Amino acid sequence: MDAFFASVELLKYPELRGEAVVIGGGRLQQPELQPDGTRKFARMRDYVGRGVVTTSTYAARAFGVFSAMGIMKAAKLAPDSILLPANFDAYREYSGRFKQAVAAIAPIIQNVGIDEIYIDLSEYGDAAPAVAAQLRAAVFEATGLTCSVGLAPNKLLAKICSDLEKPNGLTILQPDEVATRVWPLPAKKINGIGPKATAKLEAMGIHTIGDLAAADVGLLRSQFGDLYTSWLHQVAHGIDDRPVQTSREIKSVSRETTFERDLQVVRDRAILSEKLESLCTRVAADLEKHGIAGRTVGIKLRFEDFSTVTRDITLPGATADAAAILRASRDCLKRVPFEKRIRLLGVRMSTLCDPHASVLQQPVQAELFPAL
DNA sequence: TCTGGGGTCCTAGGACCC
DNA sequence: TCTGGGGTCCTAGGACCC
Repeated sequence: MDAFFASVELLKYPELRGEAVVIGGGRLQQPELQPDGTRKFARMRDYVGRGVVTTSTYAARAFGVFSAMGIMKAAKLAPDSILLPANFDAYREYSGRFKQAVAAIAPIIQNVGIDEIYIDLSEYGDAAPAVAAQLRAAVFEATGLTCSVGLAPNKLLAKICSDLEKPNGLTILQPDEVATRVWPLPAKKINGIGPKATAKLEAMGIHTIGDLAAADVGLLRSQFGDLYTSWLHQVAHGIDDRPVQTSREIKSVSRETTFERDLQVVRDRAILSEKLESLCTRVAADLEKHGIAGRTVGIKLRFEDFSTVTRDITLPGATADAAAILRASRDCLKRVPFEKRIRLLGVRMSTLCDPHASVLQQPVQAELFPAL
């Protein structure tokens, strides 16, 4: 989906269409309704506090404002742009709508988060491009939102393609076009080559996917692990045989929160204790919602210098009980050295299983459409 | 005036077992 | 006096994705 969160907001506030709009900023008020019936929108320049850009409209991207950028930095680039808080309930609703619209036409779907899916169109053969066009029309019909589609021989290439003609694009890649259309692209366009790997590759003089395809495997192996090296070599040649997975096991459930100000263990003990309790309660509620339990309880702390530590403990038996999770979390916290102020606290449950399968701990299948 | 929240996967060392 | 090989589980950290 194109600029998904921002696009959903524009449905609600059509007067903002074409404007530079940013979604993010954490605990922000919804826009106020004025006595004259118009709305008063917050400007980026007026924001104080922490937070990152979740999504920006294409007009905001023109100023250099992109996802994951700190709000304060974004405010410098585009001080007059409008800042809106996220409405996750609305996004989940539109997510469900677009996925249902697709499923009605082509049911082999893999969820990739709230705004992205893979669809297996293999069975349509030569008709696949027409089906892809039909899917885009159906999504717009169901949501009023545009999406970008990549039609290619595998997930790796489809993902790259879907990005080529954003927004509102349909890009079709034939198997024999990898060298001409994919090799010229920067290596970081490959899903799985992030900032760290990109920096290493750049240092080796590898900039494009073509450079990577031509790179000496031995040289790559000197910088990366065996597994990652083979993977790099394969993806550079457009090879990817992962199937479209229609369901998956849930591996972990977690909740975390960044504080409005960094907290001190001693002075802010009461606040921290209350936050920990609330996180454990939320994790327990999530487990119950999924009808699962877990054995490994973990905590996560991020300090003022952004360093992060985790501690976890595996219990003898599975639980989904908030009090048990809290007890285990407190045990984990005892093993953390506290020398710095705390920015973030998180609680996580893993080693999940069906709470009723006491001996045979069955893996849990995720719902295809959790929003519904 | 830096840097959210929810995830997955990989690596690596140590304990422990046969 | 020197010290296998294979496996699983647990813990901690980090890269990466949406």
